Amino acid sequence: MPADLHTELHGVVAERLQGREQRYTANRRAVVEVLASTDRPLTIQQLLDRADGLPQSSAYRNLTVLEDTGVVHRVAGSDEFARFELAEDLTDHHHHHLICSACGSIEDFTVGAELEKTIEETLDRAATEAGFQVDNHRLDLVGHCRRCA
Amino acid sequence: MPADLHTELHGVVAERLQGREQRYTANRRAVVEVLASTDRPLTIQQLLDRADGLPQSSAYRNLTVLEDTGVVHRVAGSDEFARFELAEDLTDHHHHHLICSACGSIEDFTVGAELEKTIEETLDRAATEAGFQVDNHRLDLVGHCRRCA
DNA sequence: ATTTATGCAAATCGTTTGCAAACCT
DNA sequence: AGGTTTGCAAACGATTTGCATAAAT
Repeated sequence: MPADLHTELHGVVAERLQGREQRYTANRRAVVEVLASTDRPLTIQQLLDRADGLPQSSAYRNLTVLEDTGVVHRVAGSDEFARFELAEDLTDHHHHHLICSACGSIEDFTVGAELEKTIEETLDRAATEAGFQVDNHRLDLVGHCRRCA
Repeated sequence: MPADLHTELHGVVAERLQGREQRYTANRRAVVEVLASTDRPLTIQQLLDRADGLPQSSAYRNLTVLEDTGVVHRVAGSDEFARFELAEDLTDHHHHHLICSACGSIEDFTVGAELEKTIEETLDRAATEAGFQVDNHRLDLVGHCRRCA
């Protein structure tokens, strides 16, 4: 990630936290830092491995705050581990996931803008008719990654 | 569910289990029965409430077997509870889910066949290029149900 | 008869929480 | 100072498992 985008990211996160009376502490910065440096959602363990010295409980607590603030997004995979990524509006990178049901890994993945638009509009219309208010969609592909195929 | 489809369902499940050296016991039948009688994925607790006398550990163990055998499908929601539904090829009912992030409820939901086909083909093509073998897709809408809106 | 499923209770493990010390404003 | 976050360790709760008994083949 380029230095300027990087700085910008922290600025936006700080604002978003302050708007909810939350502080942008060193630990929280570390979590955001790690999540910004990868191309896929991370488990708590992966996050701890990459954020040296971060205690487990702080990871959990800060991820909760960051999720409530809309900075981080929780991704449900096929295994028992929760995974986290930066919210899409912070990365400007709308994407989906390739979930390997063999090893549990999750990879990012995008589809063309036209299909994306069609999907979004159609789903939204159908859901609204069902009395459901859509906040976002979750379009994931479950299967086998290159290594597990 | 009509009586004949019902009988047919048990026949198919029995075959599928036997093909994997598994028995179609009373408990397993009860689990399938309950899942067939509802229009949405159920949590373990909901399943236990509807299958009188079924011990919790048997529910877990049998759901594992039924999932491994492809009879039952696990659905990840927005809360901490695993939910289960019959596999789509047993019900002939390809559908998606409306997940309420407020109360955690999950409702079934379908979209038109044309969009479904477009989505499937496009995703499959894109994923294959990424070296990923797609088994199925997961297209869920996250938002607020009528009661929680 | 032999293998597999059951049911209870105990263990497991990811996640949450109480509390006193460290930190930010 | 006054409130928040931290870090450790203990608690929690959904899920799993050991083991003796019952059921299925």
